[in-house]
Amino acid sequence: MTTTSPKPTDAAEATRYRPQEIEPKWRATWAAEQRGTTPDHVPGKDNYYSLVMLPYPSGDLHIGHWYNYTGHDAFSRFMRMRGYNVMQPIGFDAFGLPAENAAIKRNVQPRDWTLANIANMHDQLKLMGANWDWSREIVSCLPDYYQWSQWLFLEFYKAGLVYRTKAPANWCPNCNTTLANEQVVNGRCERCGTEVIRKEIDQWLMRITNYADELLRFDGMDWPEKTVTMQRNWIGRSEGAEVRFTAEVRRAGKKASDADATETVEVPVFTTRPDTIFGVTFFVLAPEHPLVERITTPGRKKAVRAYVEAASHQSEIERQSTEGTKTGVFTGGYVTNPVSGARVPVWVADYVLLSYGHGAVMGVPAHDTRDFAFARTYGLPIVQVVAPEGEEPSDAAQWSESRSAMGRLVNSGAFDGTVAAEAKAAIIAEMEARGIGNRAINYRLRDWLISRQRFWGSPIPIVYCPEHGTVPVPQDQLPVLLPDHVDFKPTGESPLRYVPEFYNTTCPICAGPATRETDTLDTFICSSWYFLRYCDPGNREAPWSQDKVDQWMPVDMYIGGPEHAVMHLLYARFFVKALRDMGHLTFDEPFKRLFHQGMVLGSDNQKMSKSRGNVIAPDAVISQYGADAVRCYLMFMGPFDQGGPWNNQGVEGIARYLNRLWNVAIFAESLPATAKADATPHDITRQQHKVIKRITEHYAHLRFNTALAAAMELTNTLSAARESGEAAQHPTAYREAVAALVRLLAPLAPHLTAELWQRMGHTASVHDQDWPTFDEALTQDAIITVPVQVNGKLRATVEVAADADEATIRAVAEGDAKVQPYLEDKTIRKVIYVPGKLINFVVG
RNA sequence: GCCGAUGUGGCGAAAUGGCAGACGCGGUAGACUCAAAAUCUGCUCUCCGCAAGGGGGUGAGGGUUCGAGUCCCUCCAUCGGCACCA
Repeated sequence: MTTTSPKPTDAAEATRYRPQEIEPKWRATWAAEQRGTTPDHVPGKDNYYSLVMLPYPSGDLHIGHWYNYTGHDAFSRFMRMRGYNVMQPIGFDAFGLPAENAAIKRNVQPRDWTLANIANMHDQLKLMGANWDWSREIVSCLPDYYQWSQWLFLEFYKAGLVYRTKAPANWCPNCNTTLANEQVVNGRCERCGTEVIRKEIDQWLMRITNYADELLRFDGMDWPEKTVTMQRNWIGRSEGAEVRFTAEVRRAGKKASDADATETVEVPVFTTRPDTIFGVTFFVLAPEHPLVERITTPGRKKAVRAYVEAASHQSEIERQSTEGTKTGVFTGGYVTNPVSGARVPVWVADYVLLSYGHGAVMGVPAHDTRDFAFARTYGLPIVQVVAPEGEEPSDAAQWSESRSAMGRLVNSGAFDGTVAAEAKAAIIAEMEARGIGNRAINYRLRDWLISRQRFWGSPIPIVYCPEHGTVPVPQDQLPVLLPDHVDFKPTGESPLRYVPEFYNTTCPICAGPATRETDTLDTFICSSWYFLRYCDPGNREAPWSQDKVDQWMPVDMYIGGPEHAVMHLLYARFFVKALRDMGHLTFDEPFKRLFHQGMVLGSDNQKMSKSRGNVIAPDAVISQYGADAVRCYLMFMGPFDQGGPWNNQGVEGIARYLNRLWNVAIFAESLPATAKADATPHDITRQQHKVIKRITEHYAHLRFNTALAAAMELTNTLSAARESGEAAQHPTAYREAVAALVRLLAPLAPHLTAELWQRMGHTASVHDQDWPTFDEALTQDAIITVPVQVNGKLRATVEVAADADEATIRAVAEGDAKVQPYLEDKTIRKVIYVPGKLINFVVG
């Protein structure tokens, strides 16, 4: 049966909360007054730089963006109301592979695809009601931005922090491009998941390793401990020694039959355990080690070449799958241990990586688990050289596993009996004296590969001249523009190679014919300095002016996902340190405080993905419940750094809450406006001050879930006061509590609170109000409830005046009828009294 | 294998070493209504009990303490990250 519902004619209906009407109205108002625009300086206010990781313009704003940006917006608005001049910029990290994939797939230009996505995301971002400063927007794929990425590349080049070299690179056969080591995830391409293979290729790198030691310091930085640990592990500093073994190898280009066919070369190796040098029973080279070919004896050549060949075809994933079993092959060659003089066989094994240390390992099977497994597999000798204090050396050949415990040296010639820790220093000293080795520090961190054989990135401003070689483009000739229309063929070479008007150019030095570099820059370059450009986005003379950067940097709060804990956050730190040393910046670290938001999961508690069908599209939920409800629900879900599963009923609950809040606030309009204030503070007022205190602390720590819970408590108190008639008797207390509540929720529900504040008769926006303050005295109740324990077990609660002293409370507690039975016939041995908390009788 | 995090009602979760489960969802009973929606009110960890009241309870087991979800040790489970780093 269908009936026509009556038109809303009564007063209640006319004042209903209708987010669909008020939200667009306020967004239009804010856009018209350019509310988010932040001046560089406001007299009497400190600047506060509140940064959020800029999005990649994939085309759709997903619920994860909403989560991230709502927390950032709420925190920024909170800081603004606390009196800071808050900069809250937004932009787009717009270069990258997806645009190129789209171009190949749909025959569109990456530029058109990207700009269309940005336009779409502008609309979606504006739906959030966030207080972005659109006047500072940056789009990294536009020439007025990437011109300065190129300029910075040249600064790094001049400073000797950029170099080009041919070396093995990670190569993704699907994307036809190289990847930084940091971009390889479990041996697979981070973007497409294809297994990565190794390939020799010319490429540009940045010397981030020059800053390894300084990047290990985090003095005075308010960062999650977990992220600091991850960066430390990523840099992976280890102290030890470089030991130069010697080998007789065939001279390059000579045949074995030649008279002067051989020469002695040094083979350096890094070890963290120089104290075990006398326990070396074999030596291992990485399959890619340059000496492998020359050290291999003619009889072993076939076997070694086959092994090296197989290893080069193996991806890291395949190397991993042989977990536990070590493979390798004997080269027939030997090296001499420079300390002990022992001659040991040289093997090639893929458990040794060329990229770490010197690509070689001195095999000490007795005291290293991997060396032990290798020695067992191939029947190599195992010699104990360290014995724990007070323990006799034993036959290592009989051991079932290696022993890494420290102790005193044995079987180590002149060093026998030396404590291992001292032996390390003593052996290093002897090696340095004899010129056969030295103390050394090794890092896991490698230089940053910044070349991409792609179109959709900033061109690298380098020209190759037959006469003058590699020539940087003069900085006043920037930008090197990306051509507008190109063909996309995944050939393995950048499409720029096939655009003659780009590729063919003239040498900046001699004006003769030359060619351009066709590789483009890693997009992590763009995101390593965008926070500097926000400070001075319109500057046409320089990437930024010193003056403007000094007004804002370093960033006070940086919010973004934990997936960027290492790469982006390490690169940005490196950029700032290098630019400081070049004289472009005056500070050491870009981000003072860092916060990682959690992840929104599907209602099935799983990561959202199209294949699971558990993806929540924000737009539909927003049109149903409004942006404020979605914002509040996301922040109420759980701790901001934890995320949690999406639940449709949860949004409904929050929508109901906002409606209740609305009704509680609107009710104030019906109260007499001229009422006198209460002579003594009403309970509503005490609750108000308590909640202001709590919410203020919660916001400061980005604990939005508990902030909202506290706001709900105050709302419930007001609602009860309305129902009971208390509100009518104390209209001033009620009205003031409502006014506080509306301001407290302004960061989380900006539209709703703006509307309510205006209805309360204010002409200035709620978002321009000062943050509510509290009176500490009013956060205390006049009567407090004190739990009474006997032997730690709760037996009663008693009500006493808040200022009652211990003796009074003890007397009341002891006299309580519920407590009495537990104290009868017992001796009170001890009384624990925690003021304001509890009283505990210890009886026996 | 190594490193890190997390385990609390039917669910999301609260809790500076001090009344475990705030706040919300769901459930349930009721008010209003011809009825429904919306709104409002009560109850909702569990067991025993008509009740008053009492017992148990924060992954498992130990420990420190007057007192432990919280601190320490061992173990189990789940989720992340890294992975032959010499």
